[in-house]
Amino acid sequence: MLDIRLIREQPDFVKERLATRGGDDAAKIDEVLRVDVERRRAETQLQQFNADRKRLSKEIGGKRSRGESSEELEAQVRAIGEEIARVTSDAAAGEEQQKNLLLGIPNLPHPQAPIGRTAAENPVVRSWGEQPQFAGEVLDHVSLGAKLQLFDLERAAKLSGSGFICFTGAGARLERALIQFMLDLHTQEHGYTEMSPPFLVRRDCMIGTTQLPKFEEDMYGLEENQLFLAPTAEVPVTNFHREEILAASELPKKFVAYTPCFRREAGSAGRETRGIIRVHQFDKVELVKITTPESSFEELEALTADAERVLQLLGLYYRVIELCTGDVTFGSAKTYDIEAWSPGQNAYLEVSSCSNFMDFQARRMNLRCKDAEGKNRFCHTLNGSGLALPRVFAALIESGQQPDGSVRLPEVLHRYFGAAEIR
RNA sequence: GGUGAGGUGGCUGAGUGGUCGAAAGCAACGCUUUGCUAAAGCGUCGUAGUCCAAAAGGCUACCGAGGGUUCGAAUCCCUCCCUCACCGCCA
Repeated sequence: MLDIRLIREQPDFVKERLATRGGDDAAKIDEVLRVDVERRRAETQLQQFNADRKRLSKEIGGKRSRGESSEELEAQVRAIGEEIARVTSDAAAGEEQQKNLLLGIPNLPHPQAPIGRTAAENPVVRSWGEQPQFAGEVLDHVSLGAKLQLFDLERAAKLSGSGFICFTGAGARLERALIQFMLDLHTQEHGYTEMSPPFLVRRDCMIGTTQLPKFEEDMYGLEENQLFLAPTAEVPVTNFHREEILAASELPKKFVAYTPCFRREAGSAGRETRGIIRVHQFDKVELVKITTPESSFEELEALTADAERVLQLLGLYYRVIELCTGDVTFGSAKTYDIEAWSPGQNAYLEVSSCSNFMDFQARRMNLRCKDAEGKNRFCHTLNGSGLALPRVFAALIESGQQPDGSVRLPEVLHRYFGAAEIR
């Protein structure tokens, strides 16, 4: 959520920044400004009426205690009460309207963000490793998975429909090994605190981290009790401190959490849906940081490096791209995507998206920090996958495939998996 | 799921219709005293919105949330949420 004060004071600047996203947000800014004027007018009126009522009511109290008549005053206050009822609903409606508008306006992209309209314009920041070369035929993860019986998509469909995975045997064990490896790496070497949060979250949390109200069609919800299946651990973990005031001295907070992630993927049927790379439920290890406003951008670099380290230790070839203004997600000011190379698809797979939301989420969840002078400010929040499992799984088995059909595993996984290869 | 007790400022805790945004204590911060520490004394010490060109200052709202009664609600009534205790059920 953008600061209404910023919009009020520098509307042209805000429109300019939003225009780089390519959407039509200028009209929303004008609308929110119009509502803001009305809202404040109603609020000022309401305050005046309230002040009058308060003053007169006290006079009534005084008169009564002295045994004097107060009927005239009471009639006056009753009349004010009617005005108050009227203006209150105006003010409440204005506030509601303003809030709804603000919730629908995306974050301002970082001033240095690359300008562009589509993913094609995202610059590559760096790449790591060597693209693996194979002498013979290269199998993709679907063929490899079938051969080695690592997962079963047909039978998973019997359970839950298309878009679900059932890992089996060595596949299930590899999935577990990867989770364990990532959690240990981030907690033991990168200083993150492990969390194991609820997978069902309240509506307010989904609003806090910007999944709602805009993307409701992509979420699984449980109508009866108004809970949602978290589409990422970002939701429960970032909201952990919602509505709190943290001491700046205890920041940054660094959390890592493994959770399954639930996504309806409405509208993406047929797109990159082969195998296990786009599914309705997948495992992910997520990194979350809560920082002071000053340090968030350097923390973003560190967080991205922490995520990259997973791929480096797994020995997977990857590249990092920065999202251009037209591709950066709704709440983010700056995002790096990490893409692992998939030999089977001859393409890069997005395995992590590391974003700095600045105060955009914090404002929605009223998450603040108190600095040394005792001043309260909104925190900055960041997150990034560290990493998304199925795609890493796919890249890993495709990259490690050997001519005899077996899969060689990187050394870091040996003790977690219990063997050096899958055959 | 049932019954009972509760939810007040960073914490403890008073306050059952009228200058209560809220006593008191603790914690915190500042100053004074002091050779240092300790102790003592004094002072400051919630959040947000709004008015004003801005500062100073004013005003309003907030005592779990939302409604209601009343001239006036932290206080009375209703609904909901949460916490605790006991009972039932259960991985």
